[in-house]
Amino acid sequence: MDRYEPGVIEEKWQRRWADARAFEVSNDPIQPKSYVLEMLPYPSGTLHMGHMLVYTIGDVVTRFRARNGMHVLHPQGFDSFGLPAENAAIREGVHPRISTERNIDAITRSYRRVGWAYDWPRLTSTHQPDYYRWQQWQFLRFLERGLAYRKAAPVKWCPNDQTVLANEQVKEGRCERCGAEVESRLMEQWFFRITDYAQALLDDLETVDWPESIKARQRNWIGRSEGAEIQFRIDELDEDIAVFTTRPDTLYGATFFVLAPEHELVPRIDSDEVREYVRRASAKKTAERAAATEKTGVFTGMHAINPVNGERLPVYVADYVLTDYGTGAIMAVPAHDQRDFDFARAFDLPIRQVVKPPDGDVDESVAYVEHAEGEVLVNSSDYDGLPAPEGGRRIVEALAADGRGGFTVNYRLRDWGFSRQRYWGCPIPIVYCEACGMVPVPDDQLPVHLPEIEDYKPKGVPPLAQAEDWVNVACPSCGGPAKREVETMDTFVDSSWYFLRYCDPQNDAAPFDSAVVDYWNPVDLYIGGVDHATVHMIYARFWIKVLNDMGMVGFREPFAAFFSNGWVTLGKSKMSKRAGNIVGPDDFLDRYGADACRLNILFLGPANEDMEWTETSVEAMNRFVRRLWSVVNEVVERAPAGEPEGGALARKAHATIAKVTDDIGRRFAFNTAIAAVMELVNELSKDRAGADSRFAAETAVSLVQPYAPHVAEELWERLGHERLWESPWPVADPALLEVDTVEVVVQVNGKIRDRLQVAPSVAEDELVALARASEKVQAFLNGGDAARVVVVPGKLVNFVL
RNA sequence: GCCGGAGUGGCGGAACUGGCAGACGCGCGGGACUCAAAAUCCCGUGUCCUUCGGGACGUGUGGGUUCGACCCCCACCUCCGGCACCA
Repeated sequence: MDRYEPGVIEEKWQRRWADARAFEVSNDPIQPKSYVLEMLPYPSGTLHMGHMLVYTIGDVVTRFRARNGMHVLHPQGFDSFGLPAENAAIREGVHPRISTERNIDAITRSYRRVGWAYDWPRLTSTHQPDYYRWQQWQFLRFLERGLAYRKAAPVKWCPNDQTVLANEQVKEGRCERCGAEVESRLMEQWFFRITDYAQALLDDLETVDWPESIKARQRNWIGRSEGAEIQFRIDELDEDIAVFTTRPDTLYGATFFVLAPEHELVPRIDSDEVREYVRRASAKKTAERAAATEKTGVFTGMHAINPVNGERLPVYVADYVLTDYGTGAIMAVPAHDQRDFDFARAFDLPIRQVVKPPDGDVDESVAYVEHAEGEVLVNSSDYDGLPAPEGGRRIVEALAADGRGGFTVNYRLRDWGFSRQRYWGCPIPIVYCEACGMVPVPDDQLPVHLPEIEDYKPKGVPPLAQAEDWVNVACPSCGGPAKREVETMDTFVDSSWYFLRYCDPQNDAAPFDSAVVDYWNPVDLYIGGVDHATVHMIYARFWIKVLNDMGMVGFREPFAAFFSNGWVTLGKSKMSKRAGNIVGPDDFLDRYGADACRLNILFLGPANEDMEWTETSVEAMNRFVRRLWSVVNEVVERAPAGEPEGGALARKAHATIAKVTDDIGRRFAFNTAIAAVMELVNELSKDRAGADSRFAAETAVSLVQPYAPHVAEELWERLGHERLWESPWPVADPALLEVDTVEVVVQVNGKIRDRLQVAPSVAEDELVALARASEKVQAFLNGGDAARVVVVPGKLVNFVL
């Protein structure tokens, strides 16, 4: 027998697959179809074990579904624009285009080496003009519908990356990418009107097959809360100011009124003290503001009229009120809100209780914020004595009748700010004309190419502004002097529709053909890390809903099912470039081959949970593959050909087929499927020349193919067959799943006392008689008999005394 | 604070619908092969007790339901993750 040499057989089979175009699929609408997709990578470094995991999961599912008769689309590409790629380029000191394309080449070579089954001709990178051209085209459609707009707003600014960030890119007040503390700046920016879709994004979560934890995150993120909007009059400004509250029942308890420092009416307050406070507040970092323990603020000298009772409430400006939640203004009810309570204490403002708890007692050192059964309103005029929820309802109804308020729903979700002051991104196809104002670039002038420039580094103003030849253009409308938009799009725009382009990547008349996209989509299984669960996956859902409203796609949700893979950890922290604890697969691919590495990453543990990387487990998988190799080769030499005889080994093989099919097909339990094949190989190794050995060997090879496709193809060929990748998945014979004897457990009072080998068909009374006859059981029955006998056929007999 | 998830041998984990706890693998112990080692193969491996037949205990803690609970219910502890001055 020849030695197992992974390098040789892997190269051989990768060439065969390429020559046979094994994983390239047509767009013919063949059913059943399956679109298997993993989140596309940033080409910002080399492969690591995290990639190894995600793409191997997708590959196993792809190969499994293909052999189960499905027309499977499994494409790949690169999220090659944006901060990750650009920052990598700056680190390497090369132009982003050079660095990106170099990385793409390197990563693609690694991919091929692992033997992942991709439809390579569909490979798409988002920095390619024929990709971003259609993104610009879609942006213009969003613009026409008012779903893309430009406005001045307080935005999150990363002082390190020198760009605006979306809310979704800020974690705990820090830039998601570089960790710098984020500042608030008032800037004119581009936004997508995702808030129009807040309710749809929430509702349609019911229609997708995603892990509950991921749905919960999105619900958290969207942050729906029901309440009321109420108008307070400020005579000094001659304005009605709206507040949002979830507690209209506490309206009679309002004793002051607060505006966020960024509230649009604050600049109209003529007060040096207020101006000074606003200046200091805006200088604070976002995280600093959130962490403040002491409440600060300043009295404006103005008063707001409480619409229910005409009380004049002093108006403060304080930074504990956030500009980007609700209306940026609040009615303050210190008795029933801890933050208002703290402020009232600090500024010596009155605290008036209006909700009485059921037991009547209140701890006056804190706000009473419960929602207990039996609470009633007090100090609330006509509403006194009403249960709090009902009182709140009536108060809002009364306000609505006066046109001073009404029920409303508020969302935490903000519009998606998508313009970036960076070079490496999709140009926004807009021109500013001195005469015509903002003018969209006409479709037939797309794409607006990203120009090559020398100095692309971030410096606070968009680098494109310096590309004068590019910036200065003739207005598409009047032909007069005009300037291009110099900001670029967030990379999350690129990743909001890439999976549609994969379906029709060569299309040069449209972003995609709707019929083709509607055939393949929605994605049947989307695989990726939980870190994109609230950002990318909300944006993509929004994008698809808009395209659906435009009639461009026939579905409302992009990802019908989602598998959230765990993180590969080393020393218990996530393996990542940032943590500096990356173990690359290349070394292991050299030492053990692709098959052992692929098996290993899925055998480490359940793929949807974090898994600690260990080197010894790759060695174990290497042992397993070599064992499979030697056992099967010996079977080829020694075992007789012909029909299996249906003995114990054949039965084991059929049981393994059933187990592996269920584990991969239904449970995504990739680790236990491998364990089942190991069991089969262990059995086979004890009987390498029997009548059933050849069948067992073929079964083991066939079942391990999604994980270890190269060695499986090679052994399959040696067993006298060909093209395992397109051979039908084995089917378990129900007759052979029946076993000839089963072990029945005999319990006395629930404790196991004996085990019997019986035919599965044995009658219940006969089984009980057999069990009762057992000496061991007799010893525990103490001469008496059971008060009750529980029988589970084929499983157990329990004598209850 | 609100929301989601998880606690099982020395370790990673298995037990899918309430019915044999610890599959499979790692590690460890013993043995075979070898001058020796590596590799490979075989046997053993939850804890405690044992007259070696077996027995008792055992899935974070305390209760409950059930003939029977890792699994269901109640309360709690610990850990991980998301959101959070969100009105």
